Amino acid sequence: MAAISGGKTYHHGDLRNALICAAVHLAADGGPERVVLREAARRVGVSPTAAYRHFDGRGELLRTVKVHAQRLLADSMERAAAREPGADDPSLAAERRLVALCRGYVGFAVDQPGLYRAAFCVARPAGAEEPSSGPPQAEPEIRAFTLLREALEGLAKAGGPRPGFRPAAGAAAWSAVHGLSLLLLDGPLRRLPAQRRDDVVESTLAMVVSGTRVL
Amino acid sequence: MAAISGGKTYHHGDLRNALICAAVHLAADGGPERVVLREAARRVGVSPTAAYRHFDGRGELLRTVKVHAQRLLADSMERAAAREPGADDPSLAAERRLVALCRGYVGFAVDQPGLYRAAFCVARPAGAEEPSSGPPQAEPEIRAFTLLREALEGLAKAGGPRPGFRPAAGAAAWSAVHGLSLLLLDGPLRRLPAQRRDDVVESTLAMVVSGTRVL
DNA sequence: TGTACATCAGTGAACGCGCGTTCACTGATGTAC
DNA sequence: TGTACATCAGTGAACGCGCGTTCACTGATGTAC
Repeated sequence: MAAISGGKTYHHGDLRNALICAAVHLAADGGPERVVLREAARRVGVSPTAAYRHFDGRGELLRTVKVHAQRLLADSMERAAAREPGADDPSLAAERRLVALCRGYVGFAVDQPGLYRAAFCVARPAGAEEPSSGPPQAEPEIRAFTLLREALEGLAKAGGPRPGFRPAAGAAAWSAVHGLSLLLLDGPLRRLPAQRRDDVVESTLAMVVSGTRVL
Repeated sequence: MAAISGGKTYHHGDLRNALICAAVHLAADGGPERVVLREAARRVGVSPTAAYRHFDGRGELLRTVKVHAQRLLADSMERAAAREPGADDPSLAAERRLVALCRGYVGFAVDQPGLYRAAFCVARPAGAEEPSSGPPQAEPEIRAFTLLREALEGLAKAGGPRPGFRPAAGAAAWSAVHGLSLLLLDGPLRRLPAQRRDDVVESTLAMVVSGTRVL
């Protein structure tokens, strides 16, 4: 059995996770570009070289952080949806769920800008301009998007006379919350006072909901 | 009079613009982080030090590129709108203009991903976590946004029974096109085949237009 | 019209930085016998 | 139960890189007289 952490052992016992944890913290305050292998090792109190026992290099560490951040984003959405009271009308309930998920999405982005950016960073393989190497390999499923899409499907089902669900509708809703998040976070709406920020969020959510009626 | 370029002079004659031009090209293929002062100087054929005669440093060069990129984005939108045929119904004309502007927006982002990212990069002043230094200083006006907002105002005016224009509506529309652009460009929709990409664009534009009816 | 000179716009070498990564190594661990 | 040994998981020094920036400098320019 590997030594369980606690005492100061030569063999750390859980170095991989410790490095991930440190790297996630780095991303949290500074975004993906702050994820620096040497710094993560420093924080764990280990030589930079040690990291190479557990990761292929900086790239793999960053990809791991990215996956982690995506998970946290989806968790935030689900928590927001769980707080939302149901409704008798299934259509209303579905709509409320969609809005709650979106709120959870934007809320995470605003509360954890660094992690949000990490969740969507593109881990460019060091200068590779990727000349379409190999098949276009499907993007690994992102749970945040799945949640939005399922909520829209639920809404379409509950909506009676509405036209059937179209897959691209999910991407449209996603675009809205993603763009909103980035404008608020990093972009030109960064310095908006709280009141106006809420207005913008409300308007965007209203737009998304209205979109479900035509998509 | 300063020497006009042409001959290989010791004094370049227009170094500032030459550096900007080189930096814009760098941004175009590689985004804002590729804007490297030394590389821009190298491309112009001048020593890195020379750049300091014309810029405060890398930060100022990057900010200049950013402004330039924003201008190109707005130009793309205006060109797209100019191509759009008018309509007798002012409401329909306004709606068409809005959609055309959005198409120009997304089109620029997809055609010029590096410049698009540069247009929205946040030129962090080297590790400064900006502890709210000084007044919250208004963001300089971004013409792309102004165009969207004016189009929405025009739509509200032409719309007869619609409620008055709300400023946040502009930000909502902006969010949609911005998010769409980034998902297509850099994000998880990066590898979408052309047909599905068009679907997503259409859905998003439909959502934006439907949003104008409730905002 | 000619010349001295202040100013402007470059040069080239160097600094320090922090990064990712590799190398040869060694101390700790746990297992086969 | 004890011991030899293979393997595992670290260390520390070093490499090369490219960056932004500073320094003391010099060649070119244009203007006052």
